[in-house]
Amino acid sequence: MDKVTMEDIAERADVSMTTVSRALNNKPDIDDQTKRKILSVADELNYRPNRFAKGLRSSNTSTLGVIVTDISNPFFSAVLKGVEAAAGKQDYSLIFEDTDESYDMEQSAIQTMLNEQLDGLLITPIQTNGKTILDLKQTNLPFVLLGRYFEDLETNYVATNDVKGAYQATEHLIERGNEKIAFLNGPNYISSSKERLEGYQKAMKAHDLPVPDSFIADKSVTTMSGGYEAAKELISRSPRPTAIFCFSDFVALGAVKAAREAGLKIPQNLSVVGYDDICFSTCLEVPLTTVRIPKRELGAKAANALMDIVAGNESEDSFTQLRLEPELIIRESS
Amino acid sequence: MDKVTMEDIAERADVSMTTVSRALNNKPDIDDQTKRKILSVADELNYRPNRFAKGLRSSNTSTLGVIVTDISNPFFSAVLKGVEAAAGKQDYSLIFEDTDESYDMEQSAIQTMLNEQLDGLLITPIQTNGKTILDLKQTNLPFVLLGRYFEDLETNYVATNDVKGAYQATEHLIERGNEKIAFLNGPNYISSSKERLEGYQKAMKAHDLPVPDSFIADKSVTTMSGGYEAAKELISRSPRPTAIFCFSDFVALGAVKAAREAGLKIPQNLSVVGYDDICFSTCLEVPLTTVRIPKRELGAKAANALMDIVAGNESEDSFTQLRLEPELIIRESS
DNA sequence: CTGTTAGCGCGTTCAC
DNA sequence: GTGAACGCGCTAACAG
Repeated sequence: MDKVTMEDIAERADVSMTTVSRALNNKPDIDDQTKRKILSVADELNYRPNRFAKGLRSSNTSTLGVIVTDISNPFFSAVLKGVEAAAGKQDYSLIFEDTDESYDMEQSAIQTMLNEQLDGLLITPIQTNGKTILDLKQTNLPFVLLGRYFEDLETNYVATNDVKGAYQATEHLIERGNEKIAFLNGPNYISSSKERLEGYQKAMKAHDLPVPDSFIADKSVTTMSGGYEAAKELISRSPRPTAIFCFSDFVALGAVKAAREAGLKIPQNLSVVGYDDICFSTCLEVPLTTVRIPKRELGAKAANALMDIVAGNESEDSFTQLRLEPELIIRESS
Repeated sequence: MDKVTMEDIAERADVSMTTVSRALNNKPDIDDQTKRKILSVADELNYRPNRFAKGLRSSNTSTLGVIVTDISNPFFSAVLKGVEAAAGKQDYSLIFEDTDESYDMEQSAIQTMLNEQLDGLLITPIQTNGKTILDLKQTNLPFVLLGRYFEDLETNYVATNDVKGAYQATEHLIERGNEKIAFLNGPNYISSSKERLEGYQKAMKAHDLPVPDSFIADKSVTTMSGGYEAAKELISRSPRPTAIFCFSDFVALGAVKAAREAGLKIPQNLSVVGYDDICFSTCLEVPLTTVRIPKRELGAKAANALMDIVAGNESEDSFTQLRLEPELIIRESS
């Protein structure tokens, strides 16, 4: 039952292995009838190509690597889901690794991935200076940055237009009458943080609103508990902001908790807006206004871009740099 | 730089490839000095073993498959994180697939995994009768069930003691003075549903409390919106329960929403208890009392069990069947 | 302790 | 249009 090789089907179909190979891989130079026969025999025998033999011979392994900073972050798990679906459609397998937003983990994850004879790599980089990514560029392993990019590094990436998203969110807050709008930012080494900050500042400026330093919390937080701590402090500042725009929904959940503990009603006393639109944002007692990122699509597009590159559909010299459009989702927290 | 093979290092160290292989794989029968020399040369040349060649030759691929029903469910992403950490420690790679709780997807995912020449498979099965798992048993691929198991199927699994967890949760509710406690159950094809129901019933019986049919909602829900609908109905029943014990936190989130809409204060008018302890449960306006499952540990233990089996540390005839202990986490919703 | 030999399953020349 | 032979990088017998 097991271990049906090309030889078995060659024997059964009374042809050579070469011919079988041609039939199986849709190569030219083969009679249509023999091809059909081979295919049917292969099916009958329930033949499965041995990826290892194939990979060894042809250095084309139909396997993609995915490095993500934190799979327990619902943003990334949604992205991964998109990656998985897109890769599966083209019969690519996924090798997965988690770096916990740690530099050392990223370094070693990349090393591991380099060992894997992958066709390509999808990676959400952690890192200030992009050194690991720079190293990666030295390699000939095709890779696409996932949701983050480096301004000073020419690479493929699929990300979102976060300046725009943040601008819209901030402007929405302003239109609702807020003037003292704080921004609870993520780590500055993430491109999204910079962009969201920029969008926030632009919107404030466009509406002639001042942005004192005290409005910007630069705590490099990415987690709920981090958001909680940071928001607690923001709230205690004077003048107290009437709204907090958060780097992410995950972080915003922490902010909501902080507001509740401080006895602030949302949105009456404090508006809160997030980013990403993770599924839990609708579950809050006050459903969260947020900027939706098409997460599955982000993952799928990145995977497709990578597979295109691997397949040689992209020119060697140009880079695939996609920006997905965000969408403001107004709920009840603002 | 690239493509350093064992031959290169054999040449450089002036030994045979076999010796290199022995050194690299910690095999016996090798001089300590030559071994050290080889290792240093390998390091110097930045040698990376070709997994495909190795896998082809030795049918030992250092790769594990993971099939999960829904990676965007925070319960599973936490589990996956544990799997990843444990596998990484032993230099195993992970191939990942998502089935979306669909039978067809599971079937095809297993087929794909069978193609992959994996060493073993971790799987969260979806399915009433365990047919796909039965098929899997026919294969000689070692596998461990992840968080779910089948009563009538002898397999390896790592799960939790849910009878106990549910018992504790229910008893806690009783001790808080509740008598009319409803149980909002999950799909009956999941082992956890059966166990949690059993624990609930046992606790009720132990305290001489009746369990009319109207207290049990058997809607096969796994989602928040499902929990919402089911809870809405439960609440409207008469006599109205004073407490709802939910199959999972995810479902409980929906129940909380339903309570809010019905104008019921938690816990004054209605107590709600969940299961799993996903990280969002602390973010509710009323932090959720729940039964914690050690999710990372669950993943890690399952991965370790599988790797032990693969390594031949386990007897062929016996099954690894682990049950982790749950922990009641009392917050403010009860 | 070490080296020689022989494949693992497949794709790819090159002949026919 | 088809097949024979070779080798991808590595490990597993066997000899020495």
